[in-house]
Amino acid sequence: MLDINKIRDDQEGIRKALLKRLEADQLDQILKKVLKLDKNRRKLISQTEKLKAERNQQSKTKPTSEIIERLKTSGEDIRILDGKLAKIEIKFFEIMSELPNIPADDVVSGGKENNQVVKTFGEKPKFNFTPKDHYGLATSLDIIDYERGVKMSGANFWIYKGQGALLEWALLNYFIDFHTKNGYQFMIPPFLLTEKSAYTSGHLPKFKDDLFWTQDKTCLNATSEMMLGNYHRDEILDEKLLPLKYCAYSACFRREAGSYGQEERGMIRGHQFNKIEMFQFTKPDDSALTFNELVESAEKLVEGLSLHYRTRLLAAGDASAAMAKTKDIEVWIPSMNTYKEVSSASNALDYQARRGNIRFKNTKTDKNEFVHTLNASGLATSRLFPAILEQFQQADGSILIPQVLQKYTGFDKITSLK
RNA sequence: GGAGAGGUGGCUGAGUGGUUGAAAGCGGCAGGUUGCUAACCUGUUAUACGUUUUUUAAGCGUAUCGAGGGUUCGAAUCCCUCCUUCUCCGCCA
Repeated sequence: MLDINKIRDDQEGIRKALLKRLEADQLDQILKKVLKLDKNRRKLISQTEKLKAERNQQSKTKPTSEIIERLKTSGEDIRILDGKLAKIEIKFFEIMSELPNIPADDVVSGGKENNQVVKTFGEKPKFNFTPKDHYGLATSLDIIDYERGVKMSGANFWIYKGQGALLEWALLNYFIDFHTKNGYQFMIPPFLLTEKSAYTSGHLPKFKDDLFWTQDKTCLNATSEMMLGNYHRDEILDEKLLPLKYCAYSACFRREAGSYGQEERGMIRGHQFNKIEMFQFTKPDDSALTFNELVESAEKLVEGLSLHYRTRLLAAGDASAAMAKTKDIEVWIPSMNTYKEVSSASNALDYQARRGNIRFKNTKTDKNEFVHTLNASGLATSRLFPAILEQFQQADGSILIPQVLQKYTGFDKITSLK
């Protein structure tokens, strides 16, 4: 949610910035509607409040029967105006929600095609044998059981097994240790959340069909960003405690309703995967630096695994609407001849905080201000696991385990039992 | 799942239809007294929105007593629904 006061005061500036992500026609239409509704809204508020003020004045003592008669009719007017206002407010917030966040200055306009690679680490591995894809590797090493996963739970579920399960767990432990050392508080949130929370986090209404729903009208967590964004909802945070740094483990569930095919088989896109999420609540002045810190953390984690990756700064149109700036960290998957996202780091500025009503008391101005929220995966395992298998596979079909994981796995190599 | 009792400001806790945004106490902040601390005294102490002006602030207004509806000229107070906490019973792969 953007600040309506800003839109009112600096219409041209806002319009110019939003042109990076919206077509001029569409944008102007929304802005026009917003301003018109805002004007109506304020007019109605003035009208009803005037009537209410009169009523309150009279009600301070017992009114005469004559005045009561008059108040009866004005009470009816108030009811009608309140009804009108409620309708306009709903519409107003609906249309306000259509406006995306204002992109950061260094974010370019346009869609995917304008994403820029800002960093590359390592190199594509060269093999002096014919490399296998992770599906083949995992199956022959018997560390992921795809078939029985499907038997038990349906398509696009799998089972981590034996050394595979240990490797998966080791990755998560490696991440958690790293973040804990960097001052993040570790959390394990519930995996179900209410409809309201999904709205606050901005995943509803947009992702309604991509979420799994229960008969109790709760949905399965799709990313713990949903949880962490709601953690301080409707709170006024102590300025001294900022920045608040959290990291959370969650299994993430996504329906991935739009189908895919052979090219994404294996564990690139499943209904369930594991992720550690970083989340920070900061003072407005600090969010830009914090954003860099988040990106760096995610990068260091991948570097620690010695995996080849690249970082891309997303163009305005490719980032989520709530985010002013987003960088994706993408790991190299040899069999797919492409890079796949393992982390997406974003700065929402006050856009999410406004929706969730998360503020802090600025002791300098003695006013409540919205905090800035930032999040980054740190990291999702579902692409790292395949990357490890594929990038570190040996001619004999075995996999070398990155050094940093060995203290967690207890082994340095996965070889076939057969 | 059943029965019962609750949910009031940062906290404790009054308040059962009419100057109650809400007593009192605690805490916080500012000042005073004080050799220091403690104690004491005085003042102050929510948020959002709307609006006015001599517009980085002040004034005025509206709303907010778990949430949403209803009754009423008027609701923290009466009624309904929901959420939630506690106690007891039942269920528990």
